[in-house]
Amino acid sequence: MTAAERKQQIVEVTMDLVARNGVQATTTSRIAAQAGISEATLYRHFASRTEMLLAAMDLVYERVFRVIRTPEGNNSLDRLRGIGSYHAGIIGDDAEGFVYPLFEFVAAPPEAGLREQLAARQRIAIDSIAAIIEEGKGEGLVRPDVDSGQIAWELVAVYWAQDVSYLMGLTEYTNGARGQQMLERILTSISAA
Amino acid sequence: MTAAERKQQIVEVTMDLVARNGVQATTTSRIAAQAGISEATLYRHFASRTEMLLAAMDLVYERVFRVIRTPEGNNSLDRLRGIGSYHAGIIGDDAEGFVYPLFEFVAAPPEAGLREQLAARQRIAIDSIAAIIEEGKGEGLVRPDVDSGQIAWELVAVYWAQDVSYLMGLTEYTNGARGQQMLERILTSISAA
Amino acid sequence: MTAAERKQQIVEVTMDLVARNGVQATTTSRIAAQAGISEATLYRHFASRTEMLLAAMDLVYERVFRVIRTPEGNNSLDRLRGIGSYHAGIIGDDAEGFVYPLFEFVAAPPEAGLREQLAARQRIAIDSIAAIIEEGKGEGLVRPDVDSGQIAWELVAVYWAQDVSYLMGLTEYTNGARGQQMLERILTSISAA
Amino acid sequence: MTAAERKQQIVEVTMDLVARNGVQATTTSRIAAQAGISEATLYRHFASRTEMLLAAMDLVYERVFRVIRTPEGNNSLDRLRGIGSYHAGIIGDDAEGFVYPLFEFVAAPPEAGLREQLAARQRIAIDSIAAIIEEGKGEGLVRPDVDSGQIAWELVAVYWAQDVSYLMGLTEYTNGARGQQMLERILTSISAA
DNA sequence: CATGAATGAGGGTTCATTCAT
DNA sequence: GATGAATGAACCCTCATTCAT
Repeated sequence: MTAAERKQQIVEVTMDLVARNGVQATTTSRIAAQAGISEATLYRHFASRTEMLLAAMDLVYERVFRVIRTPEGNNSLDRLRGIGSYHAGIIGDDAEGFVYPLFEFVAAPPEAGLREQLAARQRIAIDSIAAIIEEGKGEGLVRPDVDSGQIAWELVAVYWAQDVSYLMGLTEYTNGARGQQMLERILTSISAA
Repeated sequence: MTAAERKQQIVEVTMDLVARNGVQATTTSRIAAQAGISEATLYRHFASRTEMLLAAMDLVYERVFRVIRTPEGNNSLDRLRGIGSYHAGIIGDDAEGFVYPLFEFVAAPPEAGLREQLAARQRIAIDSIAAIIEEGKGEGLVRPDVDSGQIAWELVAVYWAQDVSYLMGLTEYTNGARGQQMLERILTSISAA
Repeated sequence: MTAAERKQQIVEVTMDLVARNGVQATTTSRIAAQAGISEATLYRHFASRTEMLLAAMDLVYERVFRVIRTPEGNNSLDRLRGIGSYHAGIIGDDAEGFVYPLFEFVAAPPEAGLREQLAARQRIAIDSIAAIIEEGKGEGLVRPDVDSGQIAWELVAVYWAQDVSYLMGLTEYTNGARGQQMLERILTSISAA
Repeated sequence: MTAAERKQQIVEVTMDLVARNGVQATTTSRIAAQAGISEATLYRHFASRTEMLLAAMDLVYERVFRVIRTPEGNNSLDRLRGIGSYHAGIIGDDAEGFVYPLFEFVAAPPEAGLREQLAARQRIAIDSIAAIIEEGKGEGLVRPDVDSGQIAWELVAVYWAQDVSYLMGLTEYTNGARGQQMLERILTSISAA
């Protein structure tokens, strides 16, 4: 196995373990065991456990950004609706979902560096959504006085609420309709005319 | 100090440490030190560290529910605002905050059996808020066609968004203004006339 | 065994291991094994391995200071001669000697804190000897213009030369006569009249 | 690069690292990095890290003897002074210093068998210096009754004292002036007329 | 001639827990 | 009711070394 492959494998194993057991329980010995290699080998590919966790976090956010970037639509508001339904659709998906590992990172003890990096990535995600809202202003669909950063955060709040409901097993709130309704209320309130 | 008093003291110390540093960092040695007793004594009152943590969690949730159930205000909408600002106020509070333990429960591995307990409590919390909204209908402040369950979940979504932002270290979203704005948008949309 | 006894035992074991194997090889696992306890127990008595090593260093310097303080004599110059012959007499002594552990500390890699503490202790030793020379000035036996710090260091150089010769196995230089001769040359050069 | 060249390069890199950081910190990974080759390549040229260290030590001692045997000066006393100042000058020198390895040898555990080799070399060094003193007698600069072996040992004691002071971190004794003064006292005491 | 990929053994340290007193 | 003394297991990480290519 080449270095690149091995590195990729370690990252995947790490994300998997974080999703299943949380950050704290994702120890170097467990990562090594799951990857079928020695602990020492981990350190030939990563400088520290934290770096493995950060790489796993990157993998999680790759999925997050795919959800934000993938939906297409006639205009920016349609794309925001598309993000909402795409997100709702993959919440429990093993291949594309990210809720478990993402919230394990959120709930992780404030270890050195991890939280800052998490915040940095999430800020980019919120900014991406804010950019779509700004596009909406250009299209004349969103009122010009709208605070796009505020609205982006509110939209993210909707996704999070669905995620948290899913994690808690509050199934009646996870079917998408609730989230869609909340989303529409926000979009209505920012619509022009 | 009687056994009951000592036990109570340990629980309070544990809750305090969890709120301040998270579950992981709440070690038996720290609990003992903070309580001014030996580690061995902890085990005369609790069978394990986990039991100390669970007792602390119960105390935490008692507080959460007290906040929801003992709202103040001239009317139901004021009380909802009161819950919102109280929540925002204690998010990062050492003495009263409960975000850490709440989300460590949220992210707890599924097999731990904690999820069910958490979901049950959270349903009660949402229902309590829905009841306040129903009261609002009686007072003529909330439109009768409003789905109070939906709105209750949306309000909780605001709290969660603040919590998650806090845990992620997104400090610019934790100051309360953002949450207040989101809350007001929801309350406006359900207000009668 | 009480805490104090155990601590004392750990220090002795540590000094012994340093003398026999050097600082680097004096690992926590070896200290624990030699003391017949677990590694964890070491840390109930010392905060770190460095503290164990420092305590062992203290034990070494207790012996050094005993050599400096013990000799009696009619005057200060006599006492300096006494120190020289006392030191020569115990160089290879198991119970009173300190050459092996002392030079293991000298040769140790510049670990955090160790070197500074070693320097501090040795400075005190040199100063103690300088004080005796100053007494000699008071007695009118030593010329007033003599730099007592310089001479103290030169006297220590004699002891070190004997120590190093001993460690190297240069037995023809360890018998005391060489050192005594070197000592006398220095004392002569500082004598009044 | 031929095998011989590569080997030579590794030895030089090793010596350099030892002089700068001590034996312990001279790890195979550092040697490889400094030489710009892989760790595996080290083992194509040396059977073990110990062999690399021994080869580096040989290089170090070659230098030491060159310093003693190739003195400059108008006469023997000048040459002795030259040796002293040269020694003082390179004590903490990264490129030429040899104090670390020398004293790690001095403090090596008796059973390692290194002591004998070291003692043999050191005797040669002392004898070389004694020979210079004998020359001084021939030149009429040194009193004929002087015990040249004794004086040689005393001169070496000066070097050792500087070395030990350096290793201990007694910086106030390492600047050369102290050693020079001690050296002059000895030379004065043996000077003819 | 060189190295990429790997590792077993060990480093110092912290943890929750036990038990005789 | 309390604790002093102890520990096995695990933590993250580094080391010198190997071997197929």
